[in-house]
Amino acid sequence: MSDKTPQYDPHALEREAQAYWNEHQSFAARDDLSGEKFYCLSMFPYPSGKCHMGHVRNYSISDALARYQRMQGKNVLHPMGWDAFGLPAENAAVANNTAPAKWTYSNIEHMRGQLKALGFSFDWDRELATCTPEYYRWEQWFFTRLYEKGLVYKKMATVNWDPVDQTVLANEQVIDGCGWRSGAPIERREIPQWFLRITAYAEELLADLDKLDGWPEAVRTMQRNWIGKSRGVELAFGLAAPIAGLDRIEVYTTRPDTLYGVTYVSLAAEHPISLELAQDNPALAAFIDECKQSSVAEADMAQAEKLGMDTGLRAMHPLTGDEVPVWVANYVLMDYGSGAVMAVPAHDERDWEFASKYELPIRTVICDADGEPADVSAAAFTDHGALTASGDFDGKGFQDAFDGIAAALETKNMGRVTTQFRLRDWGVSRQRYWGTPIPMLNLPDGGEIPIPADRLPSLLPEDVVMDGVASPIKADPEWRQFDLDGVTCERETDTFDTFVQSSWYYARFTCPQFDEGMLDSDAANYWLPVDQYVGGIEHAILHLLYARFFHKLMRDEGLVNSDEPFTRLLTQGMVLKDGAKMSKSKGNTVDPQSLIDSHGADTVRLFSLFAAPPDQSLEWSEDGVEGAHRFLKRLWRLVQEHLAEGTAPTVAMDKLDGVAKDARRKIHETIAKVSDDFGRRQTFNTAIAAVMELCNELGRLPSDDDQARAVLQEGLSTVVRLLVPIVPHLSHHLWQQLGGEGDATYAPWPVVDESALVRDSIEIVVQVNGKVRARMEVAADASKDALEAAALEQENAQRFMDGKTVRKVIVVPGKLVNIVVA
RNA sequence: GCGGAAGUGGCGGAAUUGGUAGACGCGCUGGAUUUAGGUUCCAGUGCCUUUGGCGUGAGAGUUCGAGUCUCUCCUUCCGCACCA
Repeated sequence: MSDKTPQYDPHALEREAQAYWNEHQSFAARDDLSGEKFYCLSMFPYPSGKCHMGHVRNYSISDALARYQRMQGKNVLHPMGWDAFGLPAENAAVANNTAPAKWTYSNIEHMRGQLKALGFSFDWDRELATCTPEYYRWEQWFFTRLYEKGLVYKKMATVNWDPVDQTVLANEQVIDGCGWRSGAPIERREIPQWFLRITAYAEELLADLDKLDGWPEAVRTMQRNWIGKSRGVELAFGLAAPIAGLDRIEVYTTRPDTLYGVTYVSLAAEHPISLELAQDNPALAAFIDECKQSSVAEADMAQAEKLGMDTGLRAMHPLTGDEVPVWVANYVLMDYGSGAVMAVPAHDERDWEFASKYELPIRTVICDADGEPADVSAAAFTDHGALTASGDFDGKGFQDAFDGIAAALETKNMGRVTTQFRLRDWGVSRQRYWGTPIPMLNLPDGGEIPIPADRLPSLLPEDVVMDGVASPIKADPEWRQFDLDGVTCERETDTFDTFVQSSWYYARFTCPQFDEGMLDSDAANYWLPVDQYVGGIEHAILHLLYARFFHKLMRDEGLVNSDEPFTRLLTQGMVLKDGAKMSKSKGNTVDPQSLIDSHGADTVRLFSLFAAPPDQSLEWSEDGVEGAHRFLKRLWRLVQEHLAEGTAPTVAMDKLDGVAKDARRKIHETIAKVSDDFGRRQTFNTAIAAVMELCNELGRLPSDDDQARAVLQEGLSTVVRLLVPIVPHLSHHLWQQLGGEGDATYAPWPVVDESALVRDSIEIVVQVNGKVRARMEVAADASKDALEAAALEQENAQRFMDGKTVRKVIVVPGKLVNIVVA
């Protein structure tokens, strides 16, 4: 190649392609709502300042899928927006002496530029930011609808209170139990907060997981465990006299079969009876206080020592009538079940540990596998088994005992079979400024009322000064005041959890400018559900569960007609460097911008998709980036050299033979492979490897042979189209150079020519006792008998058969012959 | 503790339905081109005691044949974490 041949210049070529796409509106989804659609969504970013490698990986994946589907002729929606509310904006505003809105919008500006520089095919006309009133007004409206339906309620809940700054802190502002600014030890405080009744949908959220066969099993399992459905029995221990207005202690158990093994009852520290008893029991009051202090970090709680105190109170066993002591114990949770448990030390590990420590009786009521009463001297026996020492229920197995005891309790009006969920209602109140104002009003008489629809949005002022302590809207008496038909009300000054915004943005993308309602149902029902959702595994539980919940809420409001929001989900793996997750705190980040500057966007995209399958972690490698860049240079040169030879003839099928025919077969094998990898398997790494293989073979074709040049033309045109989803800029450029028509974005996806795949002869492996001993070239249509005969004649095979008897010959047509000798 | 995913060359990874282990790329070795090379090209590259043997975390099993299926164990990562 002469020195005058221009070099691959990614920057010029990428600018040129991006200008073309911009001018031709190449990525706009069609508004006509007809034809086959494909809604491809990547999780929208928090505008933190600049794009990181996780973003690049996320959007390289969704862009590859979106671009592939466009080339299949589908109407593709691939939108992008900003999850723009949140605490970092407040912190940054304080640090930089600016306002959260200003900081956020400036970050959006910068990051939008970066995403465009990476050539992602987003439909920028549909861009939205959740911090704009055009977006959050509908969230406020929807919340007031849910309030009317009873799906929203207010109750006391615990927050982190900084006693020095006199403010509520978010969890991430509490460092080692102390406030991030003041350094003061954080207290727990109860304040009224708003909740969404997600538990009303627990059953459906659980059941519909079975329908989501396009989701990774790991995510479905995590959600199942999070929802945590269990079947058990609610039953009561009687009290001689009412305490705290209760004449019995309600407990929940999944093991009613062990009811006869109960030797005490445990109450949570916050249980009303515990609190009542503490009034005239200072020791108990002190113990309860201690429990409240210690239970801060949930992770340590499982390891924490079990502590308890006898209240002196006695309760009556619902079946035997025996008296059992009532204890307060630190391991009983107030917000699961009824905040009280029946303790069966013989058959529950926690109760065993507790009873052993406090020398409470341990009564065995379950038999081991040998039918003998289980030995519980060293540990609890928690397996199911036949009952013993259980009155009329002796000898019954788990299920019979469960049903029988539940029925006996029901007859006495002392219990019933119920279902419990681990899932709690979703607390959406945040005591922060930079969020959607909760659209509620506090009335002078103490009641509350939603802001009327025609007075929405409840606008968040953007021109504020942050002092780092009080929320500007909490500190602004004018803002708080709201005139409702002459009645002066007080606005709610809390804002929504940012998960509320991200729970429905996918739906709003179908009609981002619609100003007559939350959703334009025609658009929403055409585009939804999202065909492909791509994002981080860190959102496996909360975000994806909340979005599923919102979808069902919107369905029940008549806004959408589907049950689930995301048909197929791809959870991308983490980006690692030196074996650790890339993060600012570890100081091992790589700035995508510097890579775009040095190698171009296509190289960054290619490496991100080539180095690992999308759902696995990706180990960053500088050498790997060089390798990706090298491939693009080789491809570029291969095309330039081909073009320098002048116009290529068309392939004459009947004259095709030898290397040219082999190369053409390789072209069409690659089309089949890459199509399957993109559409079904979503393994871009293997698709890219296949294209590289093809390029290697095309590069070996002789340049002085007409048929070879014809096949090379076909091959390069194919390679360029197969790579549009991966490296769109280079593909755009080469597509035009090779004489392709129109925008490569919509170039038709290559079609497999089945006739090109036909082989005259194939290589068959000959094994002796499972070990490869020879290879033979045979006619592709050779019969089983012919294969066997040919295999037995192989010289090297015979060497290993020498002196032995052939017991069996296995023939797998197209693959191998295995001769079994002994 | 419970649940999930994974363990393959020096490295990232491939092997899709039980059928040739190590595709593709990186790195490395040798050679060529170049005034020069952090360029490009060519050849080689699992390991060993090389007519062959061994090899997919360890050990067993099923099979003509196992990276793939079954069982036991080990390790790593992720999620949940006293949920009665």
